Amino acid sequence: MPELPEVETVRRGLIPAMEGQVIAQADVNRPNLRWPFPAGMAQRLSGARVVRLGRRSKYLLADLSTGETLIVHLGMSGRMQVSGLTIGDFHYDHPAPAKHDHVVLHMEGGARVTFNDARRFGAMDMIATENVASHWLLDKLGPEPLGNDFHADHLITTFKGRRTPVKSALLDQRIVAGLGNIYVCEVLSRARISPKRLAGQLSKPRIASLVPIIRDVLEEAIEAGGSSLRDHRQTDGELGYFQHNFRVYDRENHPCPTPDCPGTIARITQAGRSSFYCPRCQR
DNA sequence: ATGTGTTCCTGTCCGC
DNA sequence: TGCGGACAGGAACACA
Repeated sequence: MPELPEVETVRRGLIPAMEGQVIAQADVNRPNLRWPFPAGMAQRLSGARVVRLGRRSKYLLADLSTGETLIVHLGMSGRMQVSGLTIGDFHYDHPAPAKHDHVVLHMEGGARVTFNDARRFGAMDMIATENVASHWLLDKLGPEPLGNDFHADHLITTFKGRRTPVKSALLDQRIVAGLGNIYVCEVLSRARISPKRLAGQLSKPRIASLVPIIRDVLEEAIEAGGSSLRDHRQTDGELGYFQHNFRVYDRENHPCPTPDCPGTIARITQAGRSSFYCPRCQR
């Protein structure tokens, strides 16, 4: 799915259509995604103004004038498309209804936000805004990697004694919230750390080095509009372009990009996920 | 408590 | 062209 940079890209794209705007009507075309939608979701959304559109990790959070917050997760294949809006001198026409358009928000003023999710690993729920942080999907999340609570001491502490590979540790949303398979591979490549290295085995300086690398990779990816491999699109349907900057992800058998490294990118499977890395310079 | 494997679902791509 | 299998950006859950 979209990892943090893709979700942040989507959030920014949704702001012109949603923030400060009223949802005139919500069409909910099926009873569930990964989990059932909350009872009466369509009615609870209809007539509500979106006061603020935020993000926590990979979750979009739409605070409503009703005192509730809509929580949205895009799963692996979820997309949000904005239409019926003029930005600059370009007008985004409404697309034809498509397969897997599960939820459509009709905004006052004619804009439309369409949630499409072929694989249906996505989710939506609603909860009182004051209780969002204690929602069961959010309450175990670790610090935001771009926030002040994410720092070397935090990683050093959480890695201590861990017998899990550093790849798995960085994918663990309780340790740091928002990284996924792509960006963990990219981070470890820049840090020259093998994904197989056990988290508890890394020296403190090496763990500390991960913090600015994580921030840099995520910020660069946000700047590029995220990565578009298969499913991710920005809200205007455009592709992100950070995939052109991948050092290792999806680049098996390509030469290692590290200067003067003669290595070749390898792919291994860890915890059921592909890891891409250079066995020569990542140790 | 902490670790790994399975599962949910559809679409795409690759080899035969 | 068709068909089967592998694989896909996530993460809860069951189990060792």
